[in-house]
Amino acid sequence: MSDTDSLFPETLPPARRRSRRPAAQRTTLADVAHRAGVSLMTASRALSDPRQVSEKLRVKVEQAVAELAYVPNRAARALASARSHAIAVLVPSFSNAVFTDVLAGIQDALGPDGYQLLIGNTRYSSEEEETLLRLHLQSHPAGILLTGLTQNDAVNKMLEVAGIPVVSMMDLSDDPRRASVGLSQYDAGAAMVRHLLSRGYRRIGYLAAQLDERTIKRTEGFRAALREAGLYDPRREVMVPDPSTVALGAELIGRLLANAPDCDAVFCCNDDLAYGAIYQCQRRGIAIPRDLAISGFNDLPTSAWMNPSLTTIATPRYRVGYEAAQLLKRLMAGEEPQTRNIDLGFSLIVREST
Amino acid sequence: MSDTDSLFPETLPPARRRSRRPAAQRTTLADVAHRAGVSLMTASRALSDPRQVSEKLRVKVEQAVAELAYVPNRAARALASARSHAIAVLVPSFSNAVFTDVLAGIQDALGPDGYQLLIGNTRYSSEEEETLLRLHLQSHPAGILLTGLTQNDAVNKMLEVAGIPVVSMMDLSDDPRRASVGLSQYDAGAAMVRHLLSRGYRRIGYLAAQLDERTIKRTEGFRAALREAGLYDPRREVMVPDPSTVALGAELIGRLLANAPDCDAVFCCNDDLAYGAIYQCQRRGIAIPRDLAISGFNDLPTSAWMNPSLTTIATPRYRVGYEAAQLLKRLMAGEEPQTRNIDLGFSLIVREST
DNA sequence: CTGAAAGCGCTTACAG
DNA sequence: CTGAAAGCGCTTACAG
Repeated sequence: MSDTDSLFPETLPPARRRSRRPAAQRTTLADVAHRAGVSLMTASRALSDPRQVSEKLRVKVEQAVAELAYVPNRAARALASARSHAIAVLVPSFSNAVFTDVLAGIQDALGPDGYQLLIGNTRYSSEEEETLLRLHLQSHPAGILLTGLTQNDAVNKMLEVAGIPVVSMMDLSDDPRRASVGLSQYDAGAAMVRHLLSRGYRRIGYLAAQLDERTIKRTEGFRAALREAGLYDPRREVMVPDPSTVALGAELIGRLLANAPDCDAVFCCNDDLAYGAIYQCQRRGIAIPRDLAISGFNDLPTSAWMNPSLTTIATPRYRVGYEAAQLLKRLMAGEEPQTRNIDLGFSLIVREST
Repeated sequence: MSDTDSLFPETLPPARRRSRRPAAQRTTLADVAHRAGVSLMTASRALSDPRQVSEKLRVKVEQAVAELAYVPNRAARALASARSHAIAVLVPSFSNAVFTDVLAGIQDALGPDGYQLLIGNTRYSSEEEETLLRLHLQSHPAGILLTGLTQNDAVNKMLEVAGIPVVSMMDLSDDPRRASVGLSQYDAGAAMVRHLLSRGYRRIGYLAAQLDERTIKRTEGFRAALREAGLYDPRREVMVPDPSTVALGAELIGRLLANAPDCDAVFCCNDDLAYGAIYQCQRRGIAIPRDLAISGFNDLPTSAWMNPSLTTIATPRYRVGYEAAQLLKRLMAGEEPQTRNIDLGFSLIVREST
């Protein structure tokens, strides 16, 4: 991005110009004030802090607002007050249920306060993350909620220059400058391996997709726990950068079993992959868990209901969103919380598939 | 909402006041112009329409932008130009894969043009829809993408007053004033019934949740097709307003079979419900489709892979989002498309479950 | 291709 | 509790 052409594109279709519709002006606060018979100032205060205005005038203003169907101009407000009610939220996916739960938590924590959420889907691309952040930074948000700890240099630079509170979600930062709310992906990966080992499985395979930062950490946890048991074998890993889907899980289990037919268990880096793996095994007459144990990660709603039900790691993603938003609120208010990195943990859910 | 207190809440924590940080001013276009040794005007044009500026000056401005890490102030731009690059998008759910696909289509259609998407999740609540629209209208978006045709009176009023192009998604409008891109939910519901009838099923049950406008239309299609065949029996319907989940599907199939144990097929108003119904039947030893046929609606990714695979109606939701965005672009450009209501159809996908 | 002036619709201090 | 003035950071015509 060295070319300013694309930095702040203004390639919109020619809009209606002001001069072409001199009559159809929007109704402004001045119109409201005029109609209510009060000054602009009083009208402004009646809306932004009603307690500063006498009951009588407030009612007049409210009536005028209703009669004129007045809509405040957020741009003018933001410009004059030098602050905004916007919060930028960047997640890597909308189709991954993990992040829709995170968003729900954020919405519940922030919605009641009247914040405008600027939600962006980065599609697991640091370039799209950069583009979206650049775009939303133009709205001068009061705070930023990011997914993961590692951003590209341009993003880190923008964040630093902006000087706006930031909280990272779904992972735990060890950098005191970056606040975070999440869980140890590494520990969670290792925990699943220990469960499989405790069940007696010894030839444990691994299926992973997307290979984002958090998946890599789970992978490291998987490897460390197996190495610790002296059972790590790279032939049992199938890892591809493609987006996780049920279909991909079906394909990857096929590849794994072709490479290492003697696997007695498979840890899938997320539930979608595990669903595909299980369905594919069923098609091939491989009984789960008798012939092969399969486990997932995240505990999506289907996991408890499918047959066999899926052993998995439950991640507190709704709470991650909720608590990250709460932490961000504190930071935006200028507080300095003792804990800027909140570990919400995870839980192993043992079901029929292992 | 008769109280202005809550109309435009300003309940934010006390922000840093301008006077408290006189030095740490944001860098403005004037700073950029100064550094580049050009006038404010030239700097402005270099960013918004580089062709209007000589190569030499443009490069200077670009350098200054980079050196100062300048971020344009969207509020100032919006205020001065009386238009915004924002588009408000309201969907009823993030957890329903249908709408994340719709959002992906919108993102692909609009992203390249540099629009800022103001995405809101109404949670199937017309009150939340109203609140979100009121909020986003303050940003004076250039266009609005809505889910469904029916909004509450306040929303319709706001839409009318705003005079901004609007496109409804996922359904088809018969009101020429409301543009729409979607499919006939009624026809799709009826199509599934005809399929089941053609397979020889005669005692067809129905499971529905959420009961939003589109579900109701599918229900009407279901009923009409059965009445036409002389086979409609209200005892075979189980409908609840709760959100659709796999767990709910498992519960509702239990209720249906308790009420009407002789059903030979069940049409679920969406795939999630169907998954739950199938898993529950498997637990009870009910063979599908031998003992009971089950079908869904939407064709989510799992439907093709589960065992048995699910007969369902595929809806073109990605394309709905994409085409709705395209139509909106035309409307925003002031064009008057011949077709303001685009039927993208649906397709019956017959699989193992029926 | 470049520039000086006016103004977008609000809020912020500062007075009263 | 209420008000007149200034200004937020840009873009829009209008000139040259």
